[in-house]
Amino acid sequence: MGRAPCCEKVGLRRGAWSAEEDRTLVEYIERHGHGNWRAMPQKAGLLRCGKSCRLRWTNYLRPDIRRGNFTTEEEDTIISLHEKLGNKWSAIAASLPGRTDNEIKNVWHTYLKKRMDPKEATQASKKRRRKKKRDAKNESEPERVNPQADADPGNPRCDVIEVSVEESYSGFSSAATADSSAVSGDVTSSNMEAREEESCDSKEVAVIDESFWLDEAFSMESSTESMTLASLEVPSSAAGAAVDESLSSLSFTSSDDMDFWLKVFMEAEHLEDLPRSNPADVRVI
DNA sequence: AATTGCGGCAACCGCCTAAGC
DNA sequence: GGCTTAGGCGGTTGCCGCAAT
Repeated sequence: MGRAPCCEKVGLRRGAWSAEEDRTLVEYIERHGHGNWRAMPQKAGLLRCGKSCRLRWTNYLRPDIRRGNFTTEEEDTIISLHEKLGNKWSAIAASLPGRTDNEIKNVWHTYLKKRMDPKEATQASKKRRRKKKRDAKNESEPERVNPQADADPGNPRCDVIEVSVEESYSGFSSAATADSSAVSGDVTSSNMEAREEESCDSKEVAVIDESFWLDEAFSMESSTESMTLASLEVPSSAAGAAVDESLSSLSFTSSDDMDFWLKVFMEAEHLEDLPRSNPADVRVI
């Protein structure tokens, strides 16, 4: 059983804030302070969740917020702090007076990440668009499933390594950085669960026809680019951060990376005796 | 001119943690 | 020490405007 919602949501407004609501919120806080956020909206006469009010205030209405474009210095600060701290947006925001964690997060995802790694950012964007498109059509995830695993539900290949491309970068490639574990290599249990749902728990029936293999997503371009990662030799020290002790507890996910991993599996087909207990021994070259 | 794709930003969701009881 | 709750955080999504076709 989950936690009770932070507030009674029935009858509360959601979505964009109106100018009137903003005014009400600002006036109330200027007069009384926010005090208890949960109780505040009622006192202020706002049909909003306390959490929503807090977010609106801290991210938008607070008087000390700097708006407008980030300066080059600010961007550099974000980049260097992100290298050290990872996705600790609030910590990064603490070093940038007037900037909010949400804003920094957005700037990172929209500008800076691209600057750091244009390919990865583009893929993430494409991935998002495709999902959006699917949602619009009310379609299911494109069926890029390992045909072997599909043929045999008990096939251990469904229990393989869960390392998205992004995690591969942070967990493996960036292992050399001082604090690699802090750099998004910390795959939380909730993340793992969510991704497991996406992948192996998915009850979708895969139907792969010839057109799939001709799909541009499986073209050499994407696969060679990805194979850079596939070629990683995973050192035991680095593997620890991103890869669990047991391969069997892990799974590849992210549908858009599926083509890549599928390719890897195909390439690694001969590795029937893939070591299950020591990921450090895994070499897919 | 209409449609489609994309980028940017605000807001929401769910989880975690610390404080209070 | 255990439970409950508010606040905080990071990830994700939805909406809107602009650009490309």
